[in-house]
Amino acid sequence: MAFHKKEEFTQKEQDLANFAKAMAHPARIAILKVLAQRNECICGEIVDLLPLAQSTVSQHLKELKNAGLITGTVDGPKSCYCINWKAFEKFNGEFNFLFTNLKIKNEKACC
Amino acid sequence: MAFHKKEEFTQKEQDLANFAKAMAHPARIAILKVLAQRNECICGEIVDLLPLAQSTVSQHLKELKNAGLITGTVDGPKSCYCINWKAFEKFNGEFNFLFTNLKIKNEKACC
DNA sequence: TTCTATTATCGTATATTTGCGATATAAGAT
DNA sequence: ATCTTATATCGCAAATATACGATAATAGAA
Repeated sequence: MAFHKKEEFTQKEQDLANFAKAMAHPARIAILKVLAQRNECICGEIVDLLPLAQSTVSQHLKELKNAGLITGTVDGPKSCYCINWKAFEKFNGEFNFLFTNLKIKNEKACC
Repeated sequence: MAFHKKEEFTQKEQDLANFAKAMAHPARIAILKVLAQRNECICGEIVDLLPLAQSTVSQHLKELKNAGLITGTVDGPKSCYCINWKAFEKFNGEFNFLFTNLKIKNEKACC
């Protein structure tokens, strides 16, 4: 009775929603920001930059990875994460297609 | 112990996360799409376009309104919603500033 | 091998989200 | 005033998300 009815929507709607969901937490925004502001993959360090426990940060990283916003390789006791620019490009395009492009023709008529 | 530690992050991070959160559901994406694809405010009708109960749609509309993504006026038994383009412009800019602009200089170096 | 350092996963408690039916509300029609 | 119609809110049940400590896993150092 309280199931998510997400299947009822189109794939594009679900994809965009999932992308947004991955960004729907300040910790994950902060992680993405750190990854974006450097010219290389971050191996560790991320935990130190956030006001969260190591396990929690690891969970957030996992979510970002599952959503495809970042890529990561684990190399024993070290891991390496970086932004998946392709995904950002894709979803930014999708986002603009759905909303921003329509802005021009809609700008005049609204309450 | 399971509190959201959202206060620990910057205001911009929280704002962007809240914007993303508002879009983090296919039903709300679908609502925004409908509002964007018309040249006028939608007064009703939205419920008929979604596979959800009226009360659920109303809740989603409320969330979108609280997040500032749409504006709405209630006029007795009728209501009128439309997209708040200013908010989209703002957050799209913020988003691009944080990520897309950095893409150019980052494109080469990553795992 | 054992120790160390780093990251991932498990288990758990709490908070939030999602969805619906039932009910309230508000304006116009009768 | 009562009925109708459209929307919002309430109350509840179930699912998900958030966070942490404890523990596992993994590779290199001693």
